[in-house]
Amino acid sequence: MPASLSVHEKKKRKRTAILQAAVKLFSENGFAETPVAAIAKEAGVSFGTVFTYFETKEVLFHATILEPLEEIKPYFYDIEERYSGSPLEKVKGMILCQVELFSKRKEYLRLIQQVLARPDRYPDLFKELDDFVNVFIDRLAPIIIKGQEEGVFYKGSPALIAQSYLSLINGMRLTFIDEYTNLFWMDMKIQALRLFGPAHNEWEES
Amino acid sequence: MPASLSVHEKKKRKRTAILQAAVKLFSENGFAETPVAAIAKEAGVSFGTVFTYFETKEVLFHATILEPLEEIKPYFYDIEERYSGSPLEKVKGMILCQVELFSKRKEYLRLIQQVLARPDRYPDLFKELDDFVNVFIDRLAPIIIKGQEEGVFYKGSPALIAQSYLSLINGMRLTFIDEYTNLFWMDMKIQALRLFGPAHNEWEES
Amino acid sequence: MPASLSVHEKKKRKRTAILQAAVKLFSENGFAETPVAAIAKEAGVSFGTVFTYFETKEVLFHATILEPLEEIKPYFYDIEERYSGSPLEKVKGMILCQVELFSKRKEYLRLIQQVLARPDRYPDLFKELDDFVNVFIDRLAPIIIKGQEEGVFYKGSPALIAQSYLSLINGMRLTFIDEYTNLFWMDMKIQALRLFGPAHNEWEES
Amino acid sequence: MPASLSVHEKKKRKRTAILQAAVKLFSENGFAETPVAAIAKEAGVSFGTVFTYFETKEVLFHATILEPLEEIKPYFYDIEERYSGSPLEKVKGMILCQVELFSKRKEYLRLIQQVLARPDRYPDLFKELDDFVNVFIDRLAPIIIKGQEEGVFYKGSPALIAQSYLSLINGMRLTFIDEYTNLFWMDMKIQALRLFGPAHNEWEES
DNA sequence: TATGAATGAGTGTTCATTCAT
DNA sequence: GATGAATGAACACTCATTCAT
Repeated sequence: MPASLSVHEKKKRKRTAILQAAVKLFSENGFAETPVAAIAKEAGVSFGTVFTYFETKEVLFHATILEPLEEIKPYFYDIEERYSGSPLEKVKGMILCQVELFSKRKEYLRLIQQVLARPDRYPDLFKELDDFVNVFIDRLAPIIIKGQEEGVFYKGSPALIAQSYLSLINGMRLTFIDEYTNLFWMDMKIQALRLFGPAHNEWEES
Repeated sequence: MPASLSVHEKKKRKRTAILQAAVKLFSENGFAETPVAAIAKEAGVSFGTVFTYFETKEVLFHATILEPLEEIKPYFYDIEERYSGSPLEKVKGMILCQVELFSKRKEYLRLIQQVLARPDRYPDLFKELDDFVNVFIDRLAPIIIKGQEEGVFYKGSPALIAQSYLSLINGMRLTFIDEYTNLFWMDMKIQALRLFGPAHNEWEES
Repeated sequence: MPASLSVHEKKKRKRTAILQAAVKLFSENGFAETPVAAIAKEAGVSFGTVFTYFETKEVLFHATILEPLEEIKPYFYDIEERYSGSPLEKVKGMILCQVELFSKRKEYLRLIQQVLARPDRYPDLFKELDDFVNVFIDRLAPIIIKGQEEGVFYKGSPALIAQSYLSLINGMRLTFIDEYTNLFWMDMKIQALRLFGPAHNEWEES
Repeated sequence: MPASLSVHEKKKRKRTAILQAAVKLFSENGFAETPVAAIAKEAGVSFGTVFTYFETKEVLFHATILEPLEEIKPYFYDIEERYSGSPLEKVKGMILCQVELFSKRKEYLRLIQQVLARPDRYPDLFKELDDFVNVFIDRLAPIIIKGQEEGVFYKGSPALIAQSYLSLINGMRLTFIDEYTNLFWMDMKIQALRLFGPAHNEWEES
């Protein structure tokens, strides 16, 4: 079994190597300024091999956006299931998890920003991301509403609160240098939470 | 004077036309995907003329970042002078003004994002923007501190609060579609203010 | 016999399938614009299998020219044996047969034209075809001469008459669209015959 | 005047040089097997300059077909005007002129054959050539009919006679090696004339 | 023998920059 | 100063051939 599987495994591994190299280089240099040859080199495969796995450079870019998006979706879609407790606790848990996520996946966030910055250039990808945002907002809204009813969250459109939260996360990765400490990220989580409701500097105790 | 000046004026006007065209196209299509020929066409000048005013494409890009930055600096540097009243009122005034500013200059914000996204590609420009941020934080900090002493702002590092505010502004232009209404921007201002201190939904009354 | 032969048969059949696919695609798209992968697909075999039967693409092209040529040779070489009667009747029979042949094998004629159009590119193949033409002329010449002596053919170099006849056949497949009717081909046969001698519009009665 | 004109003249000359180089190389090596770099070299210009004058390789190919076609049209369209005398004399004059033409422009005929051999690949060009043929046939038909009435031409569809004539011309350049003598071409003219009507070996005397 | 992934040379096209007019 | 033709480096993509399985 291991021998027979290894053929298929090797292929998968090569594809993954290319994809990871692409994520790295596209995020560092942008789509237009990343030659396919550089990706091949980074991935340790020959130039032509890239096109064995991805029809065009554009298709490869799509894959670098969409495949990680699937991994990330659960953290944004399954809010009720993943995060427990009161609305406040749920949102706290969510922010904890998501900021953590993006503090680690800076590369991926840079990729997303390239798409968000040019909707007309990447209409399909933009739509995917837009849909993602809208589903997230729909899922988060009931929790915000419950929190508003409990008086722990600000009044106002839940969609707006959710969007400002996403903006903050997106902007964070743009504005901040990589080497920020855990302490810094903790503080940013507090700031994120403050978009939902007041105070919350008691987080440290949690 | 009018005759001799008009020659100089004409030159200036041509340079300005090129610069504005560059801002528009660089922000829409990115630096790498904007041919100089397209800028010339958009500006209504001949291809070669672009190089009369800007030595290289790179120099032109620098100008599109740095020249508007100078226009914008007063709104971020002269906080004490421009915005009056209590610390809360000052920050309110500042947010009002700055969100207004960027809601209109989406193009310029997109340019900035290109630089922020690739510090290694544009080290000089990045340094300029980083300096800009740091000066802004230094100027804003005393006001935040005073507000904290008055109990209207959250406790915590003023730098952090300032940075989260900039992140939100930056992220807004990434996440939001252009057609948002004034109402939307008003709401975002409230959210921005909530990064400084609680509540503040009394803004509508101001 | 059936079992052991069937292995050999299968091989043969695969080789034939590849060859036919190659004739079709080379004639439609030209040698340079026909990828080996397309031939494999058309033939219903895997990509690598093509190279099992034909060392290189060039070798395959040679086979598509030379193997059908062998089939065709009898119709051009064995004039005395195949076509009977007076010189005029022999030539009539020959034209009937050959025009028929090429009206059906347009694909093959297109292949030949590719070689004829580029003697330097395909020197070996060109030589084969040139030899073919020369043998045909040598075989046809005595019949033309006899016809000239009988006064039914034009005077003049038999080689020239033969060559003009081949030119007409070749040109026909270039100039004419595929869907021509039988009536059309009949008329072309008359025109071909007129290169040999006058009148002959009595063909319809034969 | 010469100085100011020379700018425009130089451009024209460069364009012509590229076009002629393209005619030469496309006809020798075929469209697909002629790199643009080779054309540039042959024309004595740099690689990029080719694209200054012709947007794409395909456009250049179109020009190599269509521009000489315009030069050739008069010889095929203005039959009544160019060739005088009886129908027989007109056709004789026409053949003389046209065979002469193509005996010299073998390169161009090879280009045309590439288009005729692949109607689906070059639909626009094919249509142009098809239109050309049809106009020629329409113009020639009345003369053939008059000749038929005079009893010097064969009876039968004028279109068919015209087409067989074009086929012969086209096939000639395919089948014949370049070095043929004037004598040879003279003989071919006689053969061409025999597609119209009988005998005519009195041509030598004309 | 059959397969199809791996390779890298080859090519059309773009475009920043130069420079003669 | 203004123009736009000339240049050639850079790059995406194709595809014949090889070869491990």
